[in-house]
Amino acid sequence: MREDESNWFSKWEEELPPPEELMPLSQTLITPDLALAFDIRNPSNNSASHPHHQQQTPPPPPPPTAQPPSSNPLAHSQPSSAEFAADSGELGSGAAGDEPARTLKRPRLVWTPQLHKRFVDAVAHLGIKNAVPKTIMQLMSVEGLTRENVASHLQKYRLYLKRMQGLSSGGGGAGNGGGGGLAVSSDPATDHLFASSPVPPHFLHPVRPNSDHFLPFVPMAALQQHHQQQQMAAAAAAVAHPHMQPQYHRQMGPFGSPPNGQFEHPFLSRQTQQPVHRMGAPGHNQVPSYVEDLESANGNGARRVLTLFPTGDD
DNA sequence: GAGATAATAT
DNA sequence: GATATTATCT
Repeated sequence: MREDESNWFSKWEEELPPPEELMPLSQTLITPDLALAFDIRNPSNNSASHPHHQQQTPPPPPPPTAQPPSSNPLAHSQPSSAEFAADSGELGSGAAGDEPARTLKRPRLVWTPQLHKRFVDAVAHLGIKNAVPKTIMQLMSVEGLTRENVASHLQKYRLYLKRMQGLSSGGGGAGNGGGGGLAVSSDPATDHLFASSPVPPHFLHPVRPNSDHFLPFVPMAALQQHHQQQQMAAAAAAVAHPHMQPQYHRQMGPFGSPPNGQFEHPFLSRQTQQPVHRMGAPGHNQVPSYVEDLESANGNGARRVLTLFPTGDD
């Protein structure tokens, strides 16, 4: 019985993505403040083109405390880059100028296989029992990730699990047979994302009321220190998702910042606790490999989407 | 279909 | 009141 768990646990450890793969997420979400600081906003469509209910809060006075005027590393690179030039010129209209960056809606979070994996890992460690949005979120330690993000994803994920349960129990044969692990189950066409990460066994069958021995609190950061060779995970993901290329190096964010432009978001630092930022190597520029992909151009409803990973589509 | 958001329940 | 879960919308 317990062997099952130690089994998948080992696997779990092995599959832990290296820091490199995890980093991107931390910078992924740009807070309104940050966006404002950089003068970033929607390229093509602005509030103007949306007669909808875009939740435009007009009068939110920007807090005077928003600006850490100290030596902000990123302050040096103002939106003067060529790329930005066009940018700023374009969105000159609209209300971006004084629009409440405070109330800007975050772009949709894109659950990449890596991110989802982290999610599954967290859930696995917490156990279905304790796997609630908040806890999961904390365990994931992904800055910018909100409880709602997790909740929403969790909802879908549970649905997915349910589906699988039904399939394995009702189908009888069920190739995958609760063994879980390998994603040889339902067609990836239906649940691409979910299929990308193995589902711990006990996820499917009813958690037996054993003496709950859930791990107190294992900051993944701690575990990560030991492993850093599971690139395979990424590879596997890539296989499942040929669309995206696992090139985690690509340091040119939306800010067109130079390689040495370290990003430090005082704004983002707000999560519960950040024991020790992985990526130890002090003095090493932690240029995150992320890319912000603004999806727009559709006169209809251009919605901004943040891609956590380089799409390599240039 | 994915993710966010509103509504409702605990 | 905060968080979780469910339902609905985009």
